[in-house]
Amino acid sequence: MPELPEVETIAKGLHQAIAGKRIKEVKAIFPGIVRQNFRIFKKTIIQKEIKGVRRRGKYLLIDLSEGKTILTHLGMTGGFLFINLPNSPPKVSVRRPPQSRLNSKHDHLIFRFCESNAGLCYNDQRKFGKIKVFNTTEEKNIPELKKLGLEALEISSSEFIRIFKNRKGRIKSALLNQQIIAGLGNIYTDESLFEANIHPAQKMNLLKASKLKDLHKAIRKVLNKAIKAGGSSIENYSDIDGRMGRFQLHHKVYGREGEFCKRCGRKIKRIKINQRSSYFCPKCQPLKDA
DNA sequence: TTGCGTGTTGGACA
DNA sequence: CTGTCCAACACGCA
Repeated sequence: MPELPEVETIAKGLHQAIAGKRIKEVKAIFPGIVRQNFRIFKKTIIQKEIKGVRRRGKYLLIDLSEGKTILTHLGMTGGFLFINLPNSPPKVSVRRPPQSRLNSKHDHLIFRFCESNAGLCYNDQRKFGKIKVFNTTEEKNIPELKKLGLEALEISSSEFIRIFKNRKGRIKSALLNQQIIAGLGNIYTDESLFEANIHPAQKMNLLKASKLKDLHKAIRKVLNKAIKAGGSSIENYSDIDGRMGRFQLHHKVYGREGEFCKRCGRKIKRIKINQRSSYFCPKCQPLKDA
């Protein structure tokens, strides 16, 4: 679920909702989501003020006062909900936003802020998400961040071409590799490859620079449109107010196996690449082999 | 009932 | 550097 556009939507929503607020309390229903000693985590962030919320690749970064930053990855099904908490601290009953698609049974962490009854709930059905806090000055050394490639929306056309030409493997594998370029996942690689008329299994060394340029442009176009639409809601993604994204309504190939290509009318096909379903139009995205 | 597939990353291995 | 397979987990579906 959460690829760059979804994480970007959440980051903006969080920034809006909690910047300037101070963390009063953290409650763990399932502390395993925090990938370090929970008591230390709690002690480190409590009483700190939220300075801002950023995104790096598919990671969320919540900057706190006194030089601390919370790193969050949402995995497949993680999400935040901005909520109202009743005044009695011990009993945390979560009043969910009306449109929320996240089952309360998978609430794992509850943050309470000093201001009003504001709270934040971390929900994650599959528990693949992770959260930890680190010293902001060490950001360059955090293993998760250190490995990331250039931001998908910041890389220039020439850098993009330089990085992808002369590689051997299949284009989709490389696009999914966060160490090469950060932010794309299964949905947006398929949508971008369709937009650029490139077969997902295309070997990169057979792609001309002009084609890579098309792909770079396609990625920007798809991601920017998806951000404008608030991301894609397939199963249980929603923003911090429980609202669904709308970009799934504009998917041209993802999840459309057997349906007709919106451009040429042929049936969309599905193949496996790196154990991941890959959707494409066989007519619009021909495979070139040597 | 059983098995399979699902938006993620990371590690082991050839 | 590549690609492949598997693991973490919970759920819906055939």
